[in-house]
Amino acid sequence: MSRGPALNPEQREAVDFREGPLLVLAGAGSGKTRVLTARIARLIEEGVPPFRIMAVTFTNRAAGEMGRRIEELLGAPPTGMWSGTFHSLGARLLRREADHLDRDPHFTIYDEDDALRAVKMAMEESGVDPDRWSPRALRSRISRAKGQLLGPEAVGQEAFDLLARRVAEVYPAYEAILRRCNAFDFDDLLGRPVRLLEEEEDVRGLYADRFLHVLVDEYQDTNHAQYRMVRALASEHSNLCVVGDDDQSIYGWRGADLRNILDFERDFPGAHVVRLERNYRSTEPILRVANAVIARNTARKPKELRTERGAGEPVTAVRTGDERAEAEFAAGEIRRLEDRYTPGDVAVLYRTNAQSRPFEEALRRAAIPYRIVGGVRFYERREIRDVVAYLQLVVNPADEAAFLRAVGWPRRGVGSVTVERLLSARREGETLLDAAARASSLDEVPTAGARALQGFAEVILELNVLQREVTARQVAATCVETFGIREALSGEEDGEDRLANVEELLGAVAEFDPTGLDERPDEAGELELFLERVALLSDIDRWDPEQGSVSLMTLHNAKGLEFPVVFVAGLERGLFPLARAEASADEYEEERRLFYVGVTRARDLLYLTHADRRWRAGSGGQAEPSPFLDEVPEDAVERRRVGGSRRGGSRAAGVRGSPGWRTRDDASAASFTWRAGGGSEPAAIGGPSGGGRPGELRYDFDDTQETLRLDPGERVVHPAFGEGTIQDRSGSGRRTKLTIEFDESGTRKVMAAFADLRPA
DNA sequence: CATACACTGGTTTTT
DNA sequence: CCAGTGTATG
Repeated sequence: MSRGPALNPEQREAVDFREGPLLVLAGAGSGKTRVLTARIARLIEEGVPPFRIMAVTFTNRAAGEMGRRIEELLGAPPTGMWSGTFHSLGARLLRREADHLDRDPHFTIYDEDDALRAVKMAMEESGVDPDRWSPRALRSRISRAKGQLLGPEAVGQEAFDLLARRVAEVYPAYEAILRRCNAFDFDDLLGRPVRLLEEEEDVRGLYADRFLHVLVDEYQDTNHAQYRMVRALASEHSNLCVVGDDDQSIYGWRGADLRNILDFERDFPGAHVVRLERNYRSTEPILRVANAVIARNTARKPKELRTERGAGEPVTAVRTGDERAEAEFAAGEIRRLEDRYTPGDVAVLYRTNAQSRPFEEALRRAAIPYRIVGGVRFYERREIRDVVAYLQLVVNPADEAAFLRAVGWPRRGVGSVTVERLLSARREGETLLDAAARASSLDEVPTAGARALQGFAEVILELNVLQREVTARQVAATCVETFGIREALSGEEDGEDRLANVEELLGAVAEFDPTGLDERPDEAGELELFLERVALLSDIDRWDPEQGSVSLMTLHNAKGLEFPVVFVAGLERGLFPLARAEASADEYEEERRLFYVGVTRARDLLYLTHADRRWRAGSGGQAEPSPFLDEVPEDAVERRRVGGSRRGGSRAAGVRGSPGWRTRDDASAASFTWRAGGGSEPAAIGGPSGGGRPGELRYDFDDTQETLRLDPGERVVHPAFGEGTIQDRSGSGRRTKLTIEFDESGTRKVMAAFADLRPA
């Protein structure tokens, strides 16, 4: 094993340590992935069979990469090693041990959408009013409880507040629904394995005995269930190696418990600790920023990253006029850097997915290729979810979420009333699908609907049988054909795109190769494994770094990645850190860690950008710089004011009477004490029509529009559709709609408040 | 009984 | 901004 640069002494120590628990505190960019892969490769070299190793990573992508690197080191892939996320490994264990469970091995994995649907059903069944109690709040509480391994009984005993009492009512009903649907939610993929491992001695024996070595990456982001899973798996051999960095814990909101890493030495007595603080990734100014910022957190183990790369260009902090100018700046900068970096070297990181839009537009205008990670995920698109529902139903006829989705689309004359009747007519213990199959004999169900239901159910049940003999591709193609999905789509808006997505899905099914996903040579259906993969696939798993495109993603998705050039955008109070985090010290520190994660993604160049004004959720507003920007050491950063009167000149010129964000690119750039410029006066209150609820201050249109009367006949420029003439106007205030005849793209209706029109 | 449109409300991050 | 729900219409 001699490939790659030599390991430094600490890394070597982490690789070579044997016998007992090992905690590797690995700072950002300190080579922890190298350590993990080298350690596994070494174990295999020493004679540990790969199937006796479990490696848990934060994403399936990371697992795949790890496997490839190990193969490079050893010349052979670590066949048989269990590697993947906690969730996928949990699912694997559950399928193997299905006979210990109240599910059959063809269970469906419910995503958040399905789970929420189940919660709504549970609320109905337990008589909790969805108008009074938010299903999402209940879902979130249930998920939280499951993450702590608290069952319905335990929650019932601690139901102190009103919401908790509703949780105690809904939770058991929710569990019953999952059981009768033969489904597990994400939390079950952790909690149920734990239960098996802790309560069934033969299961524990099997796995704890088998895994001589258990390795866990990103340990700082594990929750209680994951901790218990690890503990159970390592209970026999105690060769548990966890790698993590308390400064990069960013999933507290999802139940991650920092105590797991902070208390490791107490939980696993005799643990050896190795600290990796040499950073091989970033230049010195970037690390200075990172160190200074994270040092403000109180809940952490003190440490400091030291660069092994030396000096570099200062970090650039940029203030722009609005989010559009922010994006224009980034696009311009990427262009300017073209001789040194390719678009594939660049990442734009933001706090919320909604921030991607201006960057997409600016990059498109600048003809720079980009890829978005996340946002509306492929498998969450409506048409994809619908087709997948058919497949789920074919594999698992008990799946009610899938049934309800599939039966409603394409339209077949079965509406909410028919479904409602079916729901109430079905017999105890009978699946919805079976009830549908005999719908004609049910008096309650309307005749037309009954016939449709029956036809639908019969085909599904037929496919359920057929499925065992044909390929997944054939099943999927048959569904699309038989249920008229193409026809339905061709009549829809965006039908072309949606159809293309469905074709892509069919392609993915066809290409799907389940090899190595499971060891069961038996009836582990190909389709079933495909669906499992779909359910557990994360955004970042689908990201292809070799694309030569700028990567746009949330800071959360960027964890574990690195880029030569990084933009951290939207550094404004209320956005990053998010407003709600300001009230709680814990959440505030988590936001700061998230910022730290963003900063430490950068190898060479780092830009920190923010805007003076930002359009948020339909209403605009002044934005203040993020307090995090004040924590950046002056001698590592160069502060710039961009946009001002330069680009978007027409915009700035169109501004009328709004001292708040008059361009002032002079002295203020240096000091960074810009508050809201001229003061607190909002751009325009009330608006031309005085629209808005009474007693409520309301910002109106974008400034430029104040110079437009928006009367029919007026010539305007739309950012996407180009020049056009206003034909008609309806509504008032923020709800003003315009009919515009565009010179090139025909007549369209647009919302004036969102169209960002400019005078022609 | 299904469908089309208006309205309301909520909105962070994700396996 | 969007989705999910409620109401008017066919």
